[in-house]
Parts: sequence; C-alpha cells; structure tokens
Amino acid sequence: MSPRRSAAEALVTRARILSRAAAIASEEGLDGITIGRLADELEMSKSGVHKHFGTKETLQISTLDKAFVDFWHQFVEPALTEQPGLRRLRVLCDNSVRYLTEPLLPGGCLVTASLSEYDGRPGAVRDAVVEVWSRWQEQLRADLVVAVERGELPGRFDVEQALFEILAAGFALNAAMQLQHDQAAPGRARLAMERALSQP
Amino acid sequence: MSPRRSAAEALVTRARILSRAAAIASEEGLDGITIGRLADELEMSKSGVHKHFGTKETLQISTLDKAFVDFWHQFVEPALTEQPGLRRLRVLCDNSVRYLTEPLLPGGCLVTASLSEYDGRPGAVRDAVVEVWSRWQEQLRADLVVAVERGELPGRFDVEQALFEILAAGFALNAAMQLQHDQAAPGRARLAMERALSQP
DNA sequence: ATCAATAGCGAACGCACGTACGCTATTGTT
DNA sequence: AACAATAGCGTACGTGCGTTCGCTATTGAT
Repeated sequence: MSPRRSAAEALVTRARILSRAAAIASEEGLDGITIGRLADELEMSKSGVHKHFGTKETLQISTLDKAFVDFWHQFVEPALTEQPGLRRLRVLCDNSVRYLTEPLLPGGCLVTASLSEYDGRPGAVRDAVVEVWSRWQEQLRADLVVAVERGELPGRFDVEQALFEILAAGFALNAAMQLQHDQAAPGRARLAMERALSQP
Repeated sequence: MSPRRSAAEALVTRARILSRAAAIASEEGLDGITIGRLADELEMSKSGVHKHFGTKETLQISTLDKAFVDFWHQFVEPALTEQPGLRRLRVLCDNSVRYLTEPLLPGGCLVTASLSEYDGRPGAVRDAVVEVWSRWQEQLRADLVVAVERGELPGRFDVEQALFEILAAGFALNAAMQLQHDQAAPGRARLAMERALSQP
C-alpha cells in the first residue's frame, strides 16, 4: 500500500524522524523516544520508523548526534570566524547562553539532559553522550589555552578552573530556565562566565 | 502463604522498598524504578510492593522525598548548629561538596538527576522535585542574607548571583564526578564556591 | 528491458509494565 | 473471646514496548 520511495526521499524521512525524536527527547529524555509514538505522530508505521535505524539504541544515538550537530552549526561554527583565543571564547560563551536561553528544541538542550540521564548507565548511548560533551569541552578549552598563550590571560591563569566555572554556569542556567523560567538567569550566567575569566 | 506482618514490620518493609528504589533511581532515574524489578530484588510480590504506595507516581515521589530527607539529615542538619550566616554557609557548601563527591546513593545525587529528568514533564513528580530543590536553595539563600545583614559580606553583595554560582558549582561537580570521575572536580567546586563569596 | 536493491507497510511475537481483585493469616483493638 | 483491619501473595488483565518477517511496488543500475 505504500511503495518504496527514492533514496533522496528516504533521507527526508530519516530527517523527519530525527527531528521529531529530538523534540520528544528534549522534553522527556532519550528514553522517552518510542518507536510507536514516532510512528503515530509522523503518520507512518512502526516498522517503517524502525527500518531506518535497526535498533532503538541507534535511533537514540542518532537523535543525540543530530541535536549536537544542529547546535554546532548554529552556535559554534559562526564563532569560528572569530580570532582564536579570548575573543572567540567570549563569543562562544555568549552563544551558549543564548542557546540555553532559547534552545532549538522545546525541552532545552538535549546534551545537558542526556548527561544526567545516562551518566549512570554504561553502554553505547552513554559513550555517545560523553563523546559529544567532550567535544564541546575541548572547543572551550582550546580557546582558553590559546588565550593564555597569546597573553590575553595571565600566564598563571588556571585554564581548568575557568573551564569548570564556565560549564558550571551553563548547567545552572539550563536548570534555572527549564525548571523555573528564571528570566534573570541568562544575565547571571553571563556574569558568572565573565568572572570565570577574571581570576584574581 | 505470606501472612500479614505487624505495623512495625510494615514500616521496615516500606523503608526497604524505598531504600532499594532510591538506589535504582540514582543510577537510572526515577523512571528506572519498576515495581516488578523491586519485587524481584526484594524477593516479594509485585502486589506486595504496590500496596505500600498505591501508585507508581506515589512511589517515585516517596523515593525522592526519602533521598532528600537522608541528605538533609546527614549534610544539612549537622550544619545547623553553626552560627547562621557566613560560617554556616561555608559549612553547608563544604558538606554539599562532600555529598556530591561521595554520595549516599550509588548513582549520585537523586535530586540533581531528577531535576533534569522531570523539568520538561508537568505533573506531581515534577512538582515534588521543584519543591525539594527550592528547599535547598532557600537554605543557602537564608544564610547568604544573614551574612549580608551581619556585615560578613559587603552591603552591596549580590546574593542571587552568589547563590547562582554556588548552585552552578554543585551542578558541575556532579557532572564531573558521575561522568568522568574527575578527582580534581571537588577542589574546583570548592574554589568556585569560595570565589562566589568574594565578589569584586 | 531486465532485475537486484530497498522504502515502507501490516501483522505478529514475546515481554514487561502498572494496576485490580480476591484471598489468607496475623495483628491489635474491643 | 470476638472481630475489624491489614501486610503481603497469587493471578489476571490490558497496554505498549522493541523487534521480526514477509510483502509490495518503486527505483536505479545494468
């Protein structure tokens, strides 16, 4: 009753599935993704959805990857034109605050949510979460290191401490937005990040 | 085949269930709690477990409450003997770092985990999470306010900013421990909290 | 023109879930 | 001594899950 589609159309279908899955996962977690529910909302059959990934675990990981790629495209890549070091770092911080304040997904940042959802559950999903999270950390660390090398930050500057505090501000911002819709939180996060860069 | 137990024994059973449920939830989330699994691991029947709470949602909320009460007993109440204000606040910060570093539950702080698990899912569980989280926030805020009133912190001190940064450090510490077992994280969290108290 | 490859469907599977009901045997009150 | 209350069990029910299998009809390479 439903004929095979072209390879190009299949890619579109796959994208539709991942898009819906990411929206669901951002609100209910990667475990909230359900093949039956996706099939319902996308008006296709369960087996049709399933075929694209073969395994629910693969679907979850693909969803996480998709969300991360979208974030990267919209909030990291634009910053890469900036001068590496303190300038670029500040833009990245600002972009991440904007992202966490008005996320691409209805339930907020999927990576942040998946972090605590899967930190205690070994397996491929957890590995994917850790990898994606590390990539974001590395991006920030790289610019911190460059900033020190270029003398934009004092030579005795504690890069790891600053990184810790920047990530911390992101976590707190995410929680404040998702839990309490605290409109003051973005400003506090910005200030906290700025303070992280001005070590005594 | 299994006769009724005394009311006292029933309380013990209830505590056993909650204890096991909290351990599971700390690793797999409040949704990881399953009546069948609890029955298995506690060697009782599903209906036996069920009867104590009547509803899975009630079981989840009870589990969260139990975890919070345990935390409160072990890490907050001992600090209440301290002088209110900056002294007590520092003890609370230190205690929370110790708690997040070596939690009472195998999967880390259940409240922190539940925060992002349920922030996008309206309902009684979410309400319970918010309430419990607010109580912890209030405790910290109260001592910050006292510290300002008593002149232990400058009059222009931004209490909400400091609170934001203290909570932020907790989030980051939790993530670093649960995700990467980062042994340097407790020190960084302590430093970040101390910096939060020394606004420029 | 031929034909292997495949997107998507429909139906079925075994399993685990939360919940409901009735029962039993002890408790603890009267 | 009598008896309502109840901790916990056993069984069952309906639902939704991930996955499997066979099918159909188009695509796209040969």
